[in-house]
Amino acid sequence: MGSKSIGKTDVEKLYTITELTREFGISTRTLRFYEDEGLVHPERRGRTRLFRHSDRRIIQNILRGRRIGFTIAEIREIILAYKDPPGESGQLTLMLRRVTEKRDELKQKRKDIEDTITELDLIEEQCLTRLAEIGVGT
Amino acid sequence: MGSKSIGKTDVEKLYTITELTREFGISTRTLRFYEDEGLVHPERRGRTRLFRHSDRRIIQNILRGRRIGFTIAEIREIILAYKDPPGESGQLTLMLRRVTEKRDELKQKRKDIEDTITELDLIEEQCLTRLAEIGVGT
DNA sequence: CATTCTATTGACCTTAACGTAAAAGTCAAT
DNA sequence: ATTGACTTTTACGTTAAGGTCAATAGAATG
Repeated sequence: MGSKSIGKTDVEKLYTITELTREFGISTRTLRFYEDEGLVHPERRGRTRLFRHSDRRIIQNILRGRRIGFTIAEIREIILAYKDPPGESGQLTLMLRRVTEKRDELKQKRKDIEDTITELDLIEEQCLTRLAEIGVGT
Repeated sequence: MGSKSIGKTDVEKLYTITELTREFGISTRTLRFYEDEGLVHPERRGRTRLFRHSDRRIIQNILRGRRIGFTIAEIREIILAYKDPPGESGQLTLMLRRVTEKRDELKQKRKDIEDTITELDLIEEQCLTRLAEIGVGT
């Protein structure tokens, strides 16, 4: 009801494709690809695409998923699950299993990352030690 | 000097390729690929490959790197950095920069993972709520 | 020795996620 | 009306990390 309500009468800011490519450091090809994949749904003014805030948020989600190694299919699955969780009981329990699966996978990944960070720390230490030796020797 | 010393006289256990594929759930093609890439260096008895403990450990490292989305090139880089850190000062500071880069990348990834886990928790909650509603309704 | 596994090499094949190039349309500014 | 920046569609190209298949070679076991 206030000035922050999002109704049909609001003038929502629309983004052009290059605005978004610049903001996120991706190519136009990538955004068109995501549209082909049904992940974003920009309006059209003539033929040109105009992206909404919701698309922008979805893109952020896609990029996050991409960073942690999810495929487009997996990312789509999560986005859909978030948007409209299934109504039928069987589908719901199935989704619960999938969620548990994914979460376990992510926890393993987190552990792998932490172990690798530790290893990098070790490498760093070795480098610093060597550098100190060399520094002393010269 | 004790029975745990690893000297030339030790009888080290050697692994055949299928032993390793079974242990790690990967294919022989994958192991040969890793050899072509210079990551493992099995001995040969005739033409058959025989892997040592060190190779086995390297394979574990490769798989860990793979899980967190590293490319073979990146994995190789880390393995080499661990095996023989460079001796020259310039190379050392360069490597220190690369280490910092990688670590930052991993920290971002860890954050992404944690955010995604939170999102999965939310989806799970929604599913459980819906299930409870349905359960009540029937 | 014959059979039966298992391994090896070499070659081409596959998939995801875009890259890249071509040809053409849009629109504001000069 | 031309330039220049941006956009579109179409379509073939690329890369990493193996998959798959065929032909061959050892190794082991009855």
